[in-house]
Amino acid sequence: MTAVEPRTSPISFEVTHPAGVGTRARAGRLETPHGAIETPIFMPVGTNATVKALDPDDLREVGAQIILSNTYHLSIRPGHERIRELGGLHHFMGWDRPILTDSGGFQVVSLGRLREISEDGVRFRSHLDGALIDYTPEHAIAVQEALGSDIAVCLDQPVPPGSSTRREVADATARTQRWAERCLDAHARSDQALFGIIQGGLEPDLRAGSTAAIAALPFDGLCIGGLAGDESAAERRRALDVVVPLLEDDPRPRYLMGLGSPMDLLDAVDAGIDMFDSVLPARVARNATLWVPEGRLNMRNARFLDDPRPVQDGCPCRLCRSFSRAYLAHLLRADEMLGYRLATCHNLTFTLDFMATIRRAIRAGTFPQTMRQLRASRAGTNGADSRDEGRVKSE
RNA sequence: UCCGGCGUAGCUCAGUGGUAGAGCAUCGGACUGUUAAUCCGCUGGUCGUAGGUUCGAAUCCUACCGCCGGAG
Repeated sequence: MTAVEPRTSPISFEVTHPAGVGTRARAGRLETPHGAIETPIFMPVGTNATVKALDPDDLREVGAQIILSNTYHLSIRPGHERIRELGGLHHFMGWDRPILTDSGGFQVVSLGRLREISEDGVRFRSHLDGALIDYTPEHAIAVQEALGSDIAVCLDQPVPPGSSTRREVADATARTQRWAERCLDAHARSDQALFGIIQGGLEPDLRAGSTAAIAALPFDGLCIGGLAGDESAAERRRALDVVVPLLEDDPRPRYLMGLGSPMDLLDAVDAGIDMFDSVLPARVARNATLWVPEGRLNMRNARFLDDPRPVQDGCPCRLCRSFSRAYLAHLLRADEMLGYRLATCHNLTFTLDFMATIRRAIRAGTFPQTMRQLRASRAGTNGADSRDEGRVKSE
């Protein structure tokens, strides 16, 4: 597929290390109005203009280069006009690095009971006060322009994972394409990039068609949506192996929406994805699951109450530098705020370090070997060996 | 000493004749473009003790033990 003639873009993406033999993994650099980021990249999620439990200093310390925030949620609270008047989202939340805003498309799925979809847009019933909210593609763009994120995203209609029929997938995918054109027409802010979203579910032909249709439009980047749901890793990989080859000559970044577990990230990088976001590491941390190279630790387990070791030996994060597993286990049981913060710091540090390791391997041309090693490590999984993490130091 | 109340899961308590429940705690699990410091599940009790009435008692009766309150 040939590249589209892009409009003047506020961002620039350069693939510094193209896909090599035996993998589609590539490394690059994305320049945005608030600085550059290195790909493949993981974006922590800060729905309400905050990555829960962390402040911007923590975010910098864990190595966040760019974060994601949410258009729908900010539009109803505190209100996008208010944020605009207060100087924009970066200033409002004290984060001067890049921000990508999700359009609210995901809320079409996550707030499934509170909305109705029509050709015009989505009518939400506010989960806060029940008010009716007419959420159109144009509105999603207007909100994002008010927020002033570096990268805006089109309103789309994700396909509910699992239970949808082929017909429903086809309809949602077609509508997402029509909405993509409306978003493009509505978007005016020249210092903000706009990404389009590819849908198509797990149907190869619908994925391919959506890829062609969205890639034909002058977006600054391409999102792949409707994955990171209930599908298996193999199903997801098959979908990516339909999409990415069609974008082989496309100069734009590829962003797989919603993916966050270490093994999932690894496989998707291998499939040729540049950008990711997910609440997973942060949410799981607040719920007491800590990711380590050998698997995961459920800090609610009684065995940690007397464990004087750090969560992860050698980890540079705020938690592992200063505190024991026993202390974290205590904090989380006591519902202490510090526990949530420290646990979140660790999992985000882990995830962002994991991505940094991947980037280094790609640049060094050793990604396939590194991938095998990382996959064998079972990082972040509930593998059979995760209970033996105390002995793994020797490897 | 008398009168009254109460003794049911680790804790706080429902359950007043038909073979025991809840919340929390414990123990374990899940979480992927956040309505999530959330959710799910498993353990766990000879219903203070001993008798009695009854086809059947946590539940009714008697005695005793313990705790609380009141009166002397």
